[in-house]
Amino acid sequence: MTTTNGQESARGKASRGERRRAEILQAAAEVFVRSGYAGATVDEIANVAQASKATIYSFFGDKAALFAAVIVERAESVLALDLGASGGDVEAALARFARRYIAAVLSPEILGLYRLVIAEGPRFPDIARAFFSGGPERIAAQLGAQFERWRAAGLLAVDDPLREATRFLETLRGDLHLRALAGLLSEPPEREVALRIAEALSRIDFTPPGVPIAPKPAR
Amino acid sequence: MTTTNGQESARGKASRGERRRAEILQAAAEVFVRSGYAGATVDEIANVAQASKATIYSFFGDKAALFAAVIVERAESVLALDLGASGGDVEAALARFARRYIAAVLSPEILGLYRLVIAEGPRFPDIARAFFSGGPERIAAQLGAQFERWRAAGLLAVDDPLREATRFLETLRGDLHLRALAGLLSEPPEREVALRIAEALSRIDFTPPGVPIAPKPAR
DNA sequence: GTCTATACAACGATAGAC
DNA sequence: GTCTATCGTTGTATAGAC
Repeated sequence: MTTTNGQESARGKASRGERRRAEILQAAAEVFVRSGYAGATVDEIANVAQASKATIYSFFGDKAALFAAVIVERAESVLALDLGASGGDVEAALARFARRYIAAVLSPEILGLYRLVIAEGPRFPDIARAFFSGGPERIAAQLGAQFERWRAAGLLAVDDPLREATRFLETLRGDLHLRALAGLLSEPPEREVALRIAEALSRIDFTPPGVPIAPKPAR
Repeated sequence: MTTTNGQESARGKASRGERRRAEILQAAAEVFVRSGYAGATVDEIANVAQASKATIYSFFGDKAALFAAVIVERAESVLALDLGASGGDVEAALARFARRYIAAVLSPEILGLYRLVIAEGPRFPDIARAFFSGGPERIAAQLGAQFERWRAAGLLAVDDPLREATRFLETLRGDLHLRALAGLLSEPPEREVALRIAEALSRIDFTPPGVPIAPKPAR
């Protein structure tokens, strides 16, 4: 419990209100992830944010709106995985992306978000939809677009890029994701992660350059 | 399997206490699924069960123990899918099982259980473990045992039966399960369900009868 | 704008009558 | 065993001082 408010008077750029709002949002995310929506209290969020309840309510109106802000803003920022360099070896690039994806999806922060969305989805349908379209579905769309570029370059044989991207990601998650969500995994099991990456890659048809489509087994 | 306790009264029927307990458990399941653990109130459970709070507390001690009883007893009873007739056409039997499995896993009752376990898993690790070993893992084990029997009969070519059973089930669930958990699916989309069953079956190696193991193209 | 203090309802859990 | 009535606590949300 250190009084850290000291010398932040310098910047007027991101207005004080903006920074306060961000701090509250960060504290709320922490507490919601730890205690769930109903289990979290605005008192605790206020303590963590070193703010008062009145300030929080003046920013967000009520607890539900604060929750919505946490989920929506997190979905957009945290799941931003770029696909890395697209040139060169397609399989290697895809393997690197796969590893980053699994690490992200099994990280405590993202697992916490998923838990909140799953737990409260039926009671906050708009929030669940916003989370999925801003997070997981956006990633699938990005990967699908990359698949399409690779296909156009003759590096990949895919039929429906978005569909195959979705299948690729779900093969990576598989059973691991569910067990991690339930808290049964202390940390990502390296051996199984490697196995899943290999399996997901094995289902991708890497057409060799120069042999665009026809699967003709020479020799 | 029913829960007829061994050396009970000659009157034969489940004692009044047993019935009351079951009623309370049923009501608690309903309310927990609807409102989550922290959001559910013992008052509401008492109303639904048409009992008083004092009765509930005399049976279960406190709210957490009631929650544990709900999850554990449900995991064992609800996910009891028998594998059906094992004789005859293996692929057809597996397809029938697959359809029942998807219907069960996407049913509102089981989705509600999963939501509770995922939401509260980090705070109730013992309950999460009990749910998984009594539910999903038991199903995988049963299917794995069936795979092994089929393999021994020369009807199936599997390497690691439990592993392949687990993969089979996770291919069936895939992306659908996650979206259903978040409440984004009103009802199981028949077209996609059929597609998933076909895909899961296509990854199974049905060795034709009379050609047990060796992949040798005679003739 | 941000705080302290508080209003008011609802929570989990229990005591005591029957 | 099961009920009614109630305890003390804690929840969300707000009013008023600075």
